[in-house]
Amino acid sequence: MLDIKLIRENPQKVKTAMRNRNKDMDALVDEVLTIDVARRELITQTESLKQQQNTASREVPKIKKSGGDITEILSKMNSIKEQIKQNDSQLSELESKQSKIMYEFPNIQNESVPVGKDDSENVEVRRWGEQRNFDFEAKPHWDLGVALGILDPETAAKVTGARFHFYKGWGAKLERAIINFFLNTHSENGYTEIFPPFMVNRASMTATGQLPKFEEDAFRVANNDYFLIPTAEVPVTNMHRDEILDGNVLPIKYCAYSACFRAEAGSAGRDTRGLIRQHQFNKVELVKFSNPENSYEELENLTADAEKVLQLLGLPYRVSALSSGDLGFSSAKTYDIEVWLPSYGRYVEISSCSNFEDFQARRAAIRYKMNTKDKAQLVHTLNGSGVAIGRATAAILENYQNADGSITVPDVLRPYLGTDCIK
RNA sequence: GGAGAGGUAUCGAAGUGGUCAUAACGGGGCUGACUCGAAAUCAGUUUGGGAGCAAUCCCACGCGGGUUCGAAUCCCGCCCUCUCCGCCA
Repeated sequence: MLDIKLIRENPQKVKTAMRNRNKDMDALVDEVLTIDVARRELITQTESLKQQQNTASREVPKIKKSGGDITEILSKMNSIKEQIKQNDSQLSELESKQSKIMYEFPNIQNESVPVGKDDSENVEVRRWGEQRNFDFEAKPHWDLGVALGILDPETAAKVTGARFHFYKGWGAKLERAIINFFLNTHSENGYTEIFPPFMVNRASMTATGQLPKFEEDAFRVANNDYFLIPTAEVPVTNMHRDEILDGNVLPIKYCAYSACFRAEAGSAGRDTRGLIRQHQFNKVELVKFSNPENSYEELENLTADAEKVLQLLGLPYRVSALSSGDLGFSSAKTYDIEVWLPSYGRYVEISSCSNFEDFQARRAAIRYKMNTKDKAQLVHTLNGSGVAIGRATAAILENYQNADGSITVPDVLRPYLGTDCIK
């Protein structure tokens, strides 16, 4: 959520930032300002009525004690009471109108974000590793996986539906090995390991920005108002919802494995084969809570931490700064890490590292103070995949395949997997 | 799922219709005094949000409603915690 004060003081900045995201929200900005003025006027008026009421009701016992007559004061209070009731209901109407609009605004992008209409204007910032030249016809991971008997989408379609997979044998072991390798690497790097709930309540989904706007993207549990998490970002960021943190312990760094669940509404027909786009996939997520002053430095570190696991796996990748038009709803700045996928003949997103600044923290009321006497300030929240497991599995199968269809196991995974080749 | 108990500040806890929201009492934290220093002791200080240029005021006792001139306190709904029973990996 944006700061209403920012909109009051600099509506033009907000309008421009929205236009940079290809969204003309001028009318909404103006509307929210009109509501805000009316709202504050009503607050002032109502509060002075309440003051009258409080003063008068304190008089009642005194008058009673001295044997006076309270009927006059009572009848006067009745009309004030009525007025307060009216004002309060008007006020809550204005408040819900205002917050409804406030939930519509995406975050303002950081000034370092390239302005652009969509992903075609993302800016590549670096590349790592060599794309392999195959001296045989390289296969996509879905063919490799099925031929090796380690991936089975057909049985998953029977048992559940489209966009699910069974991993079997070495496939299941490989997925688990990658999870362990990522968690261990990040733990050694100072991230506290978290194993979160895979369902969260509505308040949590709202705090991190998935709701109310994107409810159709989430799976909701039918007999509860719980949602399957689309990423561990949601439960992990919400660990500190409604808390005031000790500023001296910042930055707080967490890494978390979770299964992730996405409805993938609107992506019918895209990436229908293989592990790239599933309703359920595994991911290790990195989450940070930072001082505002350091958050951009922390974003660079977080991105580097995510890159590190790809380097250790020897997977070629590139890092791009997302342009304003491609930026996620809550993000102020995002680096995408894309891994080389021979079957696609291009780099494919495997991690998205973002600084949300205080956008999530404001919704979630995550604050900090350095000293008990300070005023609490909003933290900055950051997160990034470190990295997506299913896509890493796909990239390993494709980049490490041999002419006979077997897969050479990357060195760092051998101790986890107990073999150097999957055949 | 059933029965019972409970949810008050940083923690424990009192308060069952009237200046009790800085909200008794106790602990913790911070500041100061004493001390070479520390402990002990003593004194002071310690919630968050909102409106307003300000003085100041308003709101919040799990959450949401209601009754009342006035609600932490009474009523209704929901959430959570604990104990026992049932079920269960």
